[in-house]
Amino acid sequence: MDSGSHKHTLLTGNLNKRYQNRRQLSEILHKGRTDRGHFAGKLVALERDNSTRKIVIVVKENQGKRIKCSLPPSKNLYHNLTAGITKDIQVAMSNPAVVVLDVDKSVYYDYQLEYDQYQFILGQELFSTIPDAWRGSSDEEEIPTQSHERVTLPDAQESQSTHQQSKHTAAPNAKLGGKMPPDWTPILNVNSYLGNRVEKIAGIVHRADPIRTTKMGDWAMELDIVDETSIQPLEIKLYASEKVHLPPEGIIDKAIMFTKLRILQRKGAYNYAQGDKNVFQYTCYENNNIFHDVGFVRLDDDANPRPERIHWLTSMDREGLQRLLRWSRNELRPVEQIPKPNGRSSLTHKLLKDIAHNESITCTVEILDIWTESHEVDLKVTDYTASPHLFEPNSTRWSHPPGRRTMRVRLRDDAAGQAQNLVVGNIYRIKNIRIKDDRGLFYANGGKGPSGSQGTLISSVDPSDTYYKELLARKRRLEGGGSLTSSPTNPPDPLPVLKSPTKATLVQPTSVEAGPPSASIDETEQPIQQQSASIAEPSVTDKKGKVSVENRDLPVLRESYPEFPRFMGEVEIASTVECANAPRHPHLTLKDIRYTPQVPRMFYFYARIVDIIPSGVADAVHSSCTKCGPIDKREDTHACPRCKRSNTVQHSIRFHFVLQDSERELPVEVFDEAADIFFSRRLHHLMGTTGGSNSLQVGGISEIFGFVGKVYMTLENDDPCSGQWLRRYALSGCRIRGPNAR
DNA sequence: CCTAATAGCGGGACATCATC
DNA sequence: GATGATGTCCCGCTATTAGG
Repeated sequence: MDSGSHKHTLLTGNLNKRYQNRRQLSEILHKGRTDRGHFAGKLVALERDNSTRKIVIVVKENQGKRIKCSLPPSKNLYHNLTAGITKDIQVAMSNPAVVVLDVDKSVYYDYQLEYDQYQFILGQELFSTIPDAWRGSSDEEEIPTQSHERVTLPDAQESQSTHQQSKHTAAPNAKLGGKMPPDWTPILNVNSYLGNRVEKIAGIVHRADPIRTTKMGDWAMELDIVDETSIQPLEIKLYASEKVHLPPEGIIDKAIMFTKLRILQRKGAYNYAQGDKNVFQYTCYENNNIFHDVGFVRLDDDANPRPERIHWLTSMDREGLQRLLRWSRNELRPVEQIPKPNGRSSLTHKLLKDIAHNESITCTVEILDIWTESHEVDLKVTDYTASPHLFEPNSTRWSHPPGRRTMRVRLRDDAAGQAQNLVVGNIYRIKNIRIKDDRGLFYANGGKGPSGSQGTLISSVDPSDTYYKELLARKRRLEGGGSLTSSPTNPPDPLPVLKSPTKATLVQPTSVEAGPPSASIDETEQPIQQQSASIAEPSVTDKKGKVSVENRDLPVLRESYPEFPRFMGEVEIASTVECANAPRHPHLTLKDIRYTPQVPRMFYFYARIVDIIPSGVADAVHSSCTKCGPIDKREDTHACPRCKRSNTVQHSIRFHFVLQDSERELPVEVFDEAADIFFSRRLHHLMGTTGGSNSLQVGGISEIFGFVGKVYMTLENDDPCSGQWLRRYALSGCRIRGPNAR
């Protein structure tokens, strides 16, 4: 017994080296492709899939769940595995596909691990197709007497391609296209560079610590990157004499490439890379869909500490970075439709602040957290009303409103099944849950209900729904109170005293299909009296109800963007963009937009601006002479430098917003009227005629704007044979008001 | 990256209740 | 009483934090 548990510990330590955390199988699979981890269990059965000839192992997790993992066909492997039935097994996996749990097979996950997604230890043997270099040198030290016999699994690449699982199977490398640039060092191979510098190494930022000072008075930053060759992140330590030489904070999930990092080994443990002061350079691709050259490098050159546009980034590098971003882009999980409400409920609709013990209610709530297991789902929900009977969460893992505004809802049976499709941050109506009291705190149960009666039913809520609107209004007020004060980097930002919105320009229907119908700007002045009467909470004083109409129906914004001004470098946001109402177009989330199959398509959405590219706004101005074509865009003149004619030069603006809503970021190309209007009152300022500043102040970062946009396809390169069709997101229908007069 | 300590809570276990 | 639904408790796992 003793030796058994000893062995177990050692094995755990071994897998821990690669997968960091041992976790619940259900959790790994639920979180899906961004996650990895390993779990322990027993090999309970071995099967063979007659059609694909794959081997299927059935593992029973220690917690009782079972999973089927199919492996590449191999006689020897099958033979080896039969001896392992009933033995302890540890399965480690990376990037598993999200498994949509089937309620009826609640303890049984039928899952295919592809060849590069797993390792497992059975008995004393490590089964893996992952190259030996993967194994840290620490293995031997850590487990000197336990060196596992290594069994190399046959390569299953062909089965991967023949057995297309489309969206449901994670096949990390299958659809990337292209190759890693030959002069990049795969993270997998850094071991061979110990003590030396690697010319180029790139990855997706997995962790980025805040910039700190060193004892020597320099600046330092730590980050982790991953690439396709290694799910074990490479730690990178960067040192610089100037803070601006370091990458900006907040670059998690961006693609980054470094030059001249030194590969070092920490005492007996693992390797890391170091960017020495005045040596390394980097370039960062910040946005998934922008295939323009937006990288930049900060040179450690005291004479020129400003970020410089890169000039040495090759097209190969650029492709590689784009490819990394594509690789990191996750979850194509189809969002299953939540049924629309059908029929009316006899149950009273209640706000959480009004609930009472033992009653059955219907409520409209935002989902804060979903924990799901095979047969039960725990939701944390809020409608932004407070009650002393609700608990006040202190979890940092999921965001929640302050105070006692959160209720736990435990769903079972069919209701648990419905809950599998809920999305955190969205608002749903939950019909027929029973309020219970657990030591003074209320929670809710949902499920079938007593036989004969109707069970719990979850439905989506239309944004026009009154409860929906009121919930958002409450949320808005809560956030308004909190977030305004918590913006240390961004002083009050004297928001333009919006005198009568004057003649805020409406965008005329642009070339992209119908523009927004004439939205009445007057709405913005409309008092919000009626709502506040019914929903105001005493504790949340809403400073004068400064909620304007365009912000009323906002989708939930779960994450703040604290680093924005620094992140931007040159551009600060200061004027308000406001959107024409667009009732004829669907109101979508950015996620919906990204995966909408119809292209082109018009839509509207709410988001905040988190980045503008290029960040030097002058770079967004394109000038051309009406007689002789494009001219250097930095020309500050109305006379053409080439043909010398005067008043022939025209300027246009084209730039990208990076917009963010509760679900994701979306880069959007802005041009034509929308761009002109956005910058109209700033144009000559931009052009340097009023003081020579190239920077622009636009928008308020805490603002959420409405946008009308269009998705369309464009050919990246002129040759229709080799060119690539890309999705682009154009904006129209914006209008601005009140650029910050100064 | 590591280890260690610890708080929080996931979720299993099973008691109790409701219904037939 | 049998069965299934619901209610409650609390163990142990895990995430988090701190320090190296």
